[in-house]
Amino acid sequence: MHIYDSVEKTKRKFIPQEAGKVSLYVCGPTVYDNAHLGHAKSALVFDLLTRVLQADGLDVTYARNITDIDDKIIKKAQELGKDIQEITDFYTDVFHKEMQAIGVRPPDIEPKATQNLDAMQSMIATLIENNHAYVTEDGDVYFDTASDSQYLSLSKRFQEEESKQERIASSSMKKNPADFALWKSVKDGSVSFSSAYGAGRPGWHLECSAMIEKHLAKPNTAFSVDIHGGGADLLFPHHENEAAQTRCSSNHALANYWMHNGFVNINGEKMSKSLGNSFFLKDALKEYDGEVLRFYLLGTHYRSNFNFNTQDLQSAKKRLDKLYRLKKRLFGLAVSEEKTPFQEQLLSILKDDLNTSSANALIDEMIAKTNETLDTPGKHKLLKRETMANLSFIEQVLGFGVKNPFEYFQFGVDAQTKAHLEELINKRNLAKEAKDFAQSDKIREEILALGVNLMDTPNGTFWEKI
RNA sequence: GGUGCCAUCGCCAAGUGGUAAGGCCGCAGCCUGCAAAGCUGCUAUCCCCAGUUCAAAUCUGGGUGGCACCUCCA
Repeated sequence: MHIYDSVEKTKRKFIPQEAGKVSLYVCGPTVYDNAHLGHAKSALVFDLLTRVLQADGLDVTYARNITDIDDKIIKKAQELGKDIQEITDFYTDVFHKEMQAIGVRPPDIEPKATQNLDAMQSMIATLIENNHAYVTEDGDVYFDTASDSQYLSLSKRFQEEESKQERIASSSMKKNPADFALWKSVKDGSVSFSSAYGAGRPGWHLECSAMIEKHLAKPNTAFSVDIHGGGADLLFPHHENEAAQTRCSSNHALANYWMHNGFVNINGEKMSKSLGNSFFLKDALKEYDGEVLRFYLLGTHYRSNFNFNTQDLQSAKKRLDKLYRLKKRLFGLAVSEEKTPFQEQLLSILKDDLNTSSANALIDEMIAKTNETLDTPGKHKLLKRETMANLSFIEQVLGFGVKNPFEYFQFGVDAQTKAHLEELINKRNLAKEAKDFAQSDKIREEILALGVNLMDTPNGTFWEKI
């Protein structure tokens, strides 16, 4: 396995700290709103990573957190007049369902910030003890960036300029504008937790470091985790600060490999909360099968920026359709698990920093070759068995083609329409048998007007929602 | 202003020193009652200029044009 390390800025051979085992931590969502395509992209990338590592025989422990305490959540709760937990439970549930819809498997560990305050407080205590953090008169606790000689080594920035660039009126209590909060005191009686420094809430960056130490890190290792992942925008300041906290409170560095996925843009613009141009997963899932979204979002290399548009989505769907048509063709055959050269090739392509684009090319070539042979006379028993094995491998590693192929082509068609279609198809087949082609073509036009394509095959007439 | 990324066929997109994958669209053909699907064939020298090299889309320098981070963000 080779992974592009976004801190070293080079592709590195992946060597886990403990032979055969991988620990992976990815920054998860703050649950106060619906997930958008960017959340989907990030979750998909690391879902794929775990699948590839597992296919390569590694035992992966994957943790992705849920941030369920945050100013934005509190704000939302206040706006809606609801309890915080009502908000976070609701959006956590939505997130889980949407992830399932796009084939993202649940992480092994999904720690919540509210359930790990003990770990955060003990990390704060250690940082203060080590003189890497200080308490202000207000009861805030800040990380002392000047105390960490390696601060900014991750994002490779320069301290002086950062200070100059400070745009927010800095708290007079901070020693240095770059210092960031580990604990923010709360005095107005809103949501808070008790601590040795008074009531307050944990800082944004602390949560990840603390939960990694608690759930993934092992004693006497050079790094807390093998791989740390997240969106490209998290490198600074989030990951920089996480790394500082961990290195200054423990005897190991945070991560051996850093992976950052590129962004999903809409019409060439970054999708973001402040720009208000988010494309929510829940809306996309109304119009497209979750697997189409998965296929589309994974079609481009994970590090590249991704420009979302419906034309490209359609073209991705057509590509996935071909995989499903082959599945239709082989429907009902026994699943095979045998090893084939194709699988080795596919895995080796994916092991090269998740080259999904090349993987798709290989799959398309396999599909075309298989179809070509199936078009010739013969039983093709061996080919069929190998193809079944290949398709199963594609499902397992890439999560493509996991559905019933007939149902896949019926996405968004209700039961009533299905019954109507069956009726029309029967009528058309009768007309065809009677060689009344004018009538059968007329019915086909009628069906096409419903957005449904017909295909006459030796095994009968099938329909597909376009 | 600082830091970094990117620029490959009409569109999407691999390839990062050895002579341009794949998909969508398009055209032609096979198959089909006709279609659809499937298959076959056809379609780019890689933003510009200079350099290094036997050899460059791939390295170096200089342009031009996009984008991101530096503020909550996946």
